[in-house]
Amino acid sequence: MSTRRETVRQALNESTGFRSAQDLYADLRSEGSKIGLTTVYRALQALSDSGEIDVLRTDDGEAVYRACITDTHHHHLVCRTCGKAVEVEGPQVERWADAVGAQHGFTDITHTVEVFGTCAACASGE
Amino acid sequence: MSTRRETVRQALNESTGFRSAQDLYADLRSEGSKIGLTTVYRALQALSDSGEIDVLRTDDGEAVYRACITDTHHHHLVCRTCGKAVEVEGPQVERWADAVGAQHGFTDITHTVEVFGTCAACASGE
DNA sequence: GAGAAAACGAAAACGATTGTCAAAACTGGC
DNA sequence: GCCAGTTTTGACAATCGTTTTCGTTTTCTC
Repeated sequence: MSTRRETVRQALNESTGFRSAQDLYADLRSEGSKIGLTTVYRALQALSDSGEIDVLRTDDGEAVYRACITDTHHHHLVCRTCGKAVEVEGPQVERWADAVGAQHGFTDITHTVEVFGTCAACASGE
Repeated sequence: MSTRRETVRQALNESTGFRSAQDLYADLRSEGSKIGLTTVYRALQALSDSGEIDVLRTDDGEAVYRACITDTHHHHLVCRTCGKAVEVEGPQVERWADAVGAQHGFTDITHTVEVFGTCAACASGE
């Protein structure tokens, strides 16, 4: 639909890692785009609402986004230095989360699971 | 050491759930304390630095804190309605996270795992 | 007690995000 | 092609949690 949303989606696709809104905005501007920061936020919001992109929070509370390849439920292994992310699955973790919830009488269980580390490239570069 | 830090620690102890800094501040003020917001933040920072309390981020990026009973590494099952939290362990999840990290050449693996649900009390109350 | 160091708190500063609003781009009907 | 109405956009201001700054007060330490 909107051209701008496509622009943002594409900018996200060009990265393997999680990117912040401000970050994407800076990139697009430096590429010569006249896009506004508000629009970047709106596009990211729309994309994440429709489930097309994944969102998570960094330790300092900033929201970061990623266009994931896998459609199904998955988690991420994220490099804490360069932000590069790998999509991973963990059926056993899903089962564990559900079991733990049920065991304590909780219903409607969801979970957040992210693994952080230093990727091989960043480890050797230091 | 500091009286104020003790005050904050105690306020946290009185709750079973995760609380935000603003929230704790409001509580303390309404109890008649003359504590400042800055001090609440400083106390929470200090307590979390020393590992005495656990921190996590809500979906909207707010930091919430909890005084946990368990000293060892653990995770939380949190009610998304009332915020009540139960401390849970998942050795299999720890192993999974480490394995996944190693498998992709990542080092220095850490992970965040939180389970959300609706607790029995909140489910029946609706 | 005196003087130095640590803790406090009010107010200002900050940074990410959201709201406002007028201008610009797109619509379908003529 | 052109108009009225809707949608999208972007500059700017506002918000909100959090951090800094900077006097002031309290707490050691001798």
